[in-house]
Formats: sequence, structure tokens, C-alpha cells
Amino acid sequence: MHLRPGAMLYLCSLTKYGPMKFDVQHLDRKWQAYWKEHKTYRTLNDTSKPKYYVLDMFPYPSGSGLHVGHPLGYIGSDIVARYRRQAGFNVLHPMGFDAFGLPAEQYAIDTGVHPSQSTAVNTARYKEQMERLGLSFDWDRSVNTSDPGYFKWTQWIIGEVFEHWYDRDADKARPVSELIDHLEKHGTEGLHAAETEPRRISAEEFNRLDAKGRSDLLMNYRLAFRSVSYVNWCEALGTVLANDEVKDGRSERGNHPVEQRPMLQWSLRITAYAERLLAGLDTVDYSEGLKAQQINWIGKSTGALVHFDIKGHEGQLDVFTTRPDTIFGTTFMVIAPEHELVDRLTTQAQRGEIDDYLTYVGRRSELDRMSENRVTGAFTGAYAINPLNGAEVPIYIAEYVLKDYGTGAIMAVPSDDDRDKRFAEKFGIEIIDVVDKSDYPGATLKDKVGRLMNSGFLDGMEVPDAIAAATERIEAEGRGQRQINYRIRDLVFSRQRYWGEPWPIEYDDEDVPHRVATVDLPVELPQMEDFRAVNGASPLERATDWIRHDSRRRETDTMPATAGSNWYYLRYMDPTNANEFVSPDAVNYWQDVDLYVGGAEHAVSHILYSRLIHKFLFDIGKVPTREPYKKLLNQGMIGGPISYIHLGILLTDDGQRHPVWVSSNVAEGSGLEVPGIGSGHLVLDESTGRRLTPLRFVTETSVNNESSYRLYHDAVDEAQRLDHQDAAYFRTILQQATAFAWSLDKEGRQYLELSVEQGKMSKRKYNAVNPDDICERYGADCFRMYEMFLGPIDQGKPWSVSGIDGVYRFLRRFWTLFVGEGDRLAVTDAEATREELKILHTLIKKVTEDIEKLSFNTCVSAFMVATNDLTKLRCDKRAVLEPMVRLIAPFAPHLAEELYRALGGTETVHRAGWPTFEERHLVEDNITYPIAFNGKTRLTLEFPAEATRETIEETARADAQVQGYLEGKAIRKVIVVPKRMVNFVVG
RNA sequence: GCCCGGAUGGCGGAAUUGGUAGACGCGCUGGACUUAAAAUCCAGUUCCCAGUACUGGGAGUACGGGUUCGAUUCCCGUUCCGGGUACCA
Repeated sequence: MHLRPGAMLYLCSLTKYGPMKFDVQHLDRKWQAYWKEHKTYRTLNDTSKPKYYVLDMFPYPSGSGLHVGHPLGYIGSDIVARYRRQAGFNVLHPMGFDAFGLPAEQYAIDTGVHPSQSTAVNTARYKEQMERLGLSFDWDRSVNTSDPGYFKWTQWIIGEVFEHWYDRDADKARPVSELIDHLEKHGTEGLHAAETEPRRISAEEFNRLDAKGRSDLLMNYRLAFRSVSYVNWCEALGTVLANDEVKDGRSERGNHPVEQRPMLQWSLRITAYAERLLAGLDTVDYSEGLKAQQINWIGKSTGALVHFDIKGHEGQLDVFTTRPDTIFGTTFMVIAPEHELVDRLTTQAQRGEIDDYLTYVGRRSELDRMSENRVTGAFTGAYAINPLNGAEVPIYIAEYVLKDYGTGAIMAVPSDDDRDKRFAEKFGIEIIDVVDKSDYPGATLKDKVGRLMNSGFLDGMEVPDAIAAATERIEAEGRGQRQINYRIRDLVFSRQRYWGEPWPIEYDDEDVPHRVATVDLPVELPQMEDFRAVNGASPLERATDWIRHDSRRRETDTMPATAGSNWYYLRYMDPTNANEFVSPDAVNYWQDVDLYVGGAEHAVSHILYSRLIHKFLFDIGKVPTREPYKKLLNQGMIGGPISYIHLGILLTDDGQRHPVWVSSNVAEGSGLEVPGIGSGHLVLDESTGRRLTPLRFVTETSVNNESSYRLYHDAVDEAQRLDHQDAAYFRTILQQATAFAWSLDKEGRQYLELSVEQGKMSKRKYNAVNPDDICERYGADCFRMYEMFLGPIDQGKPWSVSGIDGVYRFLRRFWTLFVGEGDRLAVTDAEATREELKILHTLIKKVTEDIEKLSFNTCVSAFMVATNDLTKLRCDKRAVLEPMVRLIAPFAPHLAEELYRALGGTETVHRAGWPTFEERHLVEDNITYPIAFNGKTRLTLEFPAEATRETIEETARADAQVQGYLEGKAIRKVIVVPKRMVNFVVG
């Protein structure tokens, strides 16, 4: 055998490496162990390098483990992290666990296993699964929100929030001590603070208050405050839920009914930050959709606060309206049934009617209200007086006016509001048209367009002008002022549950709350065995020894799960710091998250709340940036097929009924023959129907270009043998009939056709696919590349394994570029050809650009194209192949590490640098031009790259084929775009 | 209802600022290798029409219009699908 120059390398590598079999299991194990042992992904706060922070939303470690939907984002972020690391950045890429929360507590109630135990087990499982995927997390920086070393600082932050108030003049949070200072000197005079309700007090009055009185007043301003508020109470879960934990009047977790209940609760004053949360969105790179969701959630609307006098009463009725221009069309007023004036306004004559209505409203749940959407209400008997024209209008109560929005009262303008209109029609109230929309055909009542009429001084004005003029008049007459309203409500931050951070608050003998001193943090949970919340009381109420602390009484409410998760990205910067939540050095170096990846389900709440806490920490000088997350990527959800086996009745000719499993495509009445029973026809009735079939027993095939889901006979046998939860469930299902009306496939194997729907992957639907299983079969690299290859990462898609073989084949072909006959490395030092270098540099360019664009699926395609091309060229040049290894390392880290070492690399490929793209390798001598006639491409011609417009046109005109197409036609115009195309416009 | 996405072969999906639509992969068809199968490799594969073949013609990116020499890409309108949200004054 003749040795080529490059063969020296192969001999060296061989002695060190031996045969190189393509054994993905071996590679996975070998390198995962190596990385762990050598702490390859350890990140130090090395300020000599530029930083890059790639963060995944940390998971709640549930009992069912990861399914193939979870890693989609983890793989994407891992690719970015690895790419940046190779490119010379100091990359922070941590992972931790959002470990406080309801499920562990619910599990504890059901099984008696303490949440800390089940959490530890689940956390270990998650970590194992993530390591199996070859994710490059620095586990030394891992955090766990239920770890006292962590939640000490969650409590500390909330304590800081408690000790601050929001100064609207400075537009930032300031210490409560400064507020007290102001109150002592000036009272509320000159104070512009975010507050629960408007308060007026003089300095003298304030100074006369006792401790409790002061504390109560300060609660009106604190950013973490306690108040009676209507909360989403869920009886079944025994707890209060946040707005985003409630869907359609039911709890998101468990789907239990939720009712409104007044309770004394801790809240965070997020409303103080509404404007900044809104403005900050302009400075971050989030998707438009996500920004829109946040904007909607904050719900800013500009309008006017208008005071209406009430006939025969002292006080006024305040309303908020975005349409002050339509005030002349006000023909009635509506206040919320819970409005504080209801009782006072109700006349003797109307008392009965109002009471009946209040009873009716009280009976109706949030769910009823939303689902029925009925027009209901009752007249109080009182009248309000229109401040601009003195008209007297009746005051109603109706449930369509919400106590929590605006002032809980509206001026109803039936001519320009759908709900007011329906109400007016039902109750026979006058409708005065005040906006002429005839110039705007197709405009609806919601559109703020038209010309005012029947409106006194506003007549003839266009709506926007009229709004300004009306507001001005209202202000001038002292009847109200311009006002901005937000839909967002303060964040209820109390839970009457066990498994969360205790509020770091203690009460003294006078019931005055005090922040627990930092030296006394963390406030740990007491050991308990019964975690049930009884009658809405926190389980901690029963820990009487724990509650008494020195001379004080501990707060028994705990915090919601979001408490730990809204600042965790900061803790990763300095995870073991025992003196501070994060050191100034660490946070000044790492700054903020450069790329944040996670599910869209957290798009509103989690992101909004962590932005809130971040802005607060910015105000108190603890973080240098205004926003926590620079760029956000929401990965799509991977759905799973939910398949069903169909149960039917075989009615035999002798009139006997036999339950039998049938293919989903067999119609009722069809003839059937089942061995051992006989023949007859299929009957479907209420005893039959379909049963959930665990996905692991289902085979997906393609028949006549249609995908088909089948249950094969051997899968049924397997289910009988297997010791697995899914198998156990399936066995009980299969007991409902013993006979199967099998069909035969091409190979003569027996199967049943199943029906299928797409749905969320979940344990309960038996359709969760475990990534471990896929890794065992194809290796982690293949799984990673396959998930990326499925399509754009931000799009949802159903899980399907069809296609994974293609990725596996690709990896093998890639490997074969390096490893030849007899599993030996076959790479030479021969000089690379121009063509080979062009392939390489095309790939470098494409992969680098696409990683930056987070377009990972096209990266995988590019690798495939390059591999195919180089295979065709039988390329074995180190100069081409070695950079390829470094390029693929972020995607297929195990395979890349192996090949890189085999090529002589002494250090990890993951710090081996990123190949540099050189434009000169892509320069072409000739460019192929499409030649089109009237825009239709007919042929192609080659021209030198530097050819001018004129030469191209002349040469093209002279071409024989072109002549053929031009025959008998006049050339009107020739368009030549250099390096692109030629178009003949002919007539 | 409103807001945000989206719609491209049998399927997942590609396509720089408007410039050869369908890259790559799956599936399917045919072939090579094999005693056979698997694996692997090679070729073909948007649809329709014509042709013995090399091939030629037409249509085509949800639908209807428009701008342009030229539109998957830009504009207007419509339909359908996905996500979010809602008596928000």
C-alpha cells in the first residue's frame, strides 16, 4: 500500500486511538463522563473575556420527567452557548430548578412524601436526563429555589420591596425611611406616591399616630403591602391563585372552580411600574407577539376621570372614560354591584329589586358570567347629573361593570358602545346619537372616528379633536381631569400553602409587621407532616411553635412560585455567595441575559414579574441594567399524537354479542369475522367507543401517502409482559374485550388501525416520549440534530420519529469522511482543492450566520449538503475536515469531540476556536445567469463574474438558443441585473 | 369580538435587499450489492399535457385583485388554521 504524505497522522492517531467504530452509545458515555470529570463547562467570572449569557427557563421538576418537547429549547440554547464559547466568549450557561410549588405539595398530601424528598428525587432525574443530552451546563452554578441558601435571598429581596415605596416624581422606588421623613415634615402634602387609595394627612396628624396607625398608613405606600383584596380563591386547592393561574374561571392546575373572595393578602405594587414596564419593551428584542401580549396585559388606556354629581346626595360619582367626547350621549350610569355607593344610592322603592339582583350576582360564579354574557342589571332609583349639560340620568348596577377596573363605574353611552347599547335596549333607555360615522363606511362602534353631533360645543368636531376639547372643558370646569388607566392589577403575592418561601415578616404585640432582619434569614419552613390548608388558613398556622419567635409572631403566608423564579438569573452569576444575593463585581460583569430561551406559556407572567423585580433592583442600585433579558426566544411546543383503540360489538349471526377490538376505519354494520368467535357484523353503541392507547405501543407507518397509526399484535403481547406504568394501564384497558378483529399488513403481521389526534404531551395522555429512549437508540447527537432539523425552533410541531433515520444516516456519512476501511482514521495533510475549500467556507458562512439568526434547522441542512458534496469528492483533507469538526461541535458535541481528539486535538473541541470565514474561497470565475423572457426563465447562460451589463446583454442577444426564443418577436427592453439574471421583455 | 402568528409537493420544511420556487430530509418508485433480508450505495420523484428517446409545452407558493420587466417575497380584500385575550369603559 502506498502511503500518502498525510498518512503519518493516521499512524499517530491509530496508536492512540485504535479502531474508530461509529458507536454512538460508546461516544455518549465516554465524553459525558470526560466532561463531567474535567469540568469542561465550568464557567469562572473571568473578566478578561467578553461575556455572553445564555439562559434557559429553569423547569419545575415534575414527577414525570422530561419529554421530547422540553429539550427543544435546551438544545437551541446549548448550540448558541457552545458556539459562543468556541468563538472566545466567557459563556454563562447555567441550569437550575424552580422547585417550590403546588404539585409537590399536592403529591405530599396524596402520598405523605415530604415535598423536599420528592423534589430531590425529581431534580436528580431531570439533571440525569439533561446530562444524557450532552447539554453544556455548568452544574456547579445550579440553583434550586427551595434551597435555604437560595430562598434566603428571595426573602431578602421581598424584604427590600417591603421597605420601599414608589415616588412618582423621581419615578423610582425609595426607602420607606425617606417617606416617613416626608410625612413627619409635610404630611401627604407634596407627596406623589404610588398608593392603594388616595390619602390626605397633615404632618401633625401623622406625628400623633401610634405605631399601628403609622404602620397602617405606610401600608398604603409600601411596594410589598398587605391589604384586603378580592382574590381568586380556589376551594379545591385551598389557595389563592394569581390571575394567570386562572383560565376561564377555573384553576389552570386541576381545573377546579375559582371564586372571588375578599381576603387579607400580601401584594406587590406592580402598578407603580406599569409605565416603565411598557416603555422598556421598546429596548428589548422580544417577538412582536410577545410584546403585544405584555402590552395587552398592562392594558394602558388614556381618557378622563369625570365627576358626576348625584341628585340629592353629597358625594360624587367618579367614572373613567376613554370617550369624554361622547359625554352628551350619556343616558344612564352603571356602577359595579360591589361598588361602595350601591347601598347609599338605592332608594326605598328600589331596595327590593336591588337586593334581589345582588343575590343573583352573588350566586353567579366568574365562569357563569363569562359563559352566559347576559344583559342584566337593576335600577338604584338614584340619578346622576351630567356635568356638561346638567341632564339627569338614572344610575343602574350591572355585573358588566367590573369593580376592579377604572372607578368601578361608567357613564353609559348607548350610541357608541356595544354593551351600553344592549343594556339600553333591554331596559328601554333613550339612545342619543352623538357621533356621525357616515364618512367612515364600515366603522364599528369601537372605532374612534366620526363627526360629533347633538353635543353642544363639540358639534362638528372630528372625534380626536372632540376628545381633546371635551377633556379640556371638563378640566376647566373642575369636573375631572385627563387620566391614564391600566388594566394590570397589583400582584397578589400570598399563598396559604406550605411549599413556598415563608414571608420574611413578623408581627409585634400591636400587630405591626416588621421585616425579618437579614441576619435572621432565611426563615425556614417548619417540619410538618400534614400540609392541608383548612378553610383557607395556611397550614403554617398549625405550626404553633414555629410561629412564636422571640416576642413576635411569624407571618404564616408563603410566597407564590414566581417569587423564586423572578430573580434566579441573577443568582447564577454568583450562586454560592453567602453575604449578598449577588456581588456587585459579578453583576457588573455579567450584566444581563443575552439570550433567554423558554416556552411561550411563560410569555406574560414570568417575564413581566422578573422585569418588575429587575427594575426594582435597578432602582435600589443593585443591578446595572434596566431590563433583565436582552433577547427572548420562545420555542414552539412539540405536540404528541394521542391515539385510541376502538371497541365494538360483534353481533354474530346467532344473535350473540361479543365485545371486540376493531380497526377505527371499520364502519358500523360492516361484516366481521373473528377467529374463535365467528362471523357477524359490527355494532357500535354506548358500551363501545374508543380507549386511550399509550403511544409506546403504537406504530406509525405511511400507507398510500397517508400516515397511519397501528397497534400490532406483538405490541399487545409486549404490553402483557412489560413492567411499566403505561403497560399496566393498557392491560386494564385491554381487559374490556378479549377478541381482536385483526387486519393483516403486507408482511402478514396482524394489526388494528387506531384513530389519532394531536395534543399536548403529557403523562396522563400516555403520549409523552422520553428523550432517553431516543438517545439510547440513536445517540444524543442524533437526537439533538433531529430536534433542530424538525423546523424553525419557534414553531410548534407534532412529534414524529419519521426522519430521524435520515439524520442518523447523515451523521454516519459525516463520520465516514474521517474514518475509512477497517474503522481507521483516514485523513491526510494533502492540500485542499479550490472546490473543497469553497464547500467548507460556504458552510462556515451559512452555519455562523444561521446560529446568529437562531435558524438551527437550516444549519443541519447545510451540514448535510456539505457532507454530501465532500463525500462525492472523496475529500480526506485535514484542512477541510478539521474545521468541519469545530463547526459541528455545537450540534453534535460527542461526535465532534471524538473526531477532534482523533485528529490530534489535545484539548476539548469545545474551546478549540470557531473557524474563520474567508470570502476569497467563495469568489466565482463564472456566474450562471437565468435568462428569462417576459419573466419566464427559459435557459441559463454562463458569464464571467466581472462581465458588464453591456457585454452580458450583447452576448445573450447573440446566443443561438436566445435567438430561437426571440424569433418573430420585438425586443422592447432588456433587463440585466449583474450577478443575478437577464430578462428580455418582448412583444 | 380584538391582538399576534401562519398557510409552499404525499409529509417536515428551504429560498439574501423582489431575480432559476421546491434546497435538505422523510416517504415512495426503480436499480446495484446479497442465497435472502437488513444495512448501504446509485437514479428518479410539484402537478397536468404531448412525445420512441434526448425532450418540449402549460399550470403552480390558501383564494381574488393590484404594483412591477419580474412577486412565495410588497400593497388591498377574502377564507381557513394556530396561539393569546376579553363585558377593560
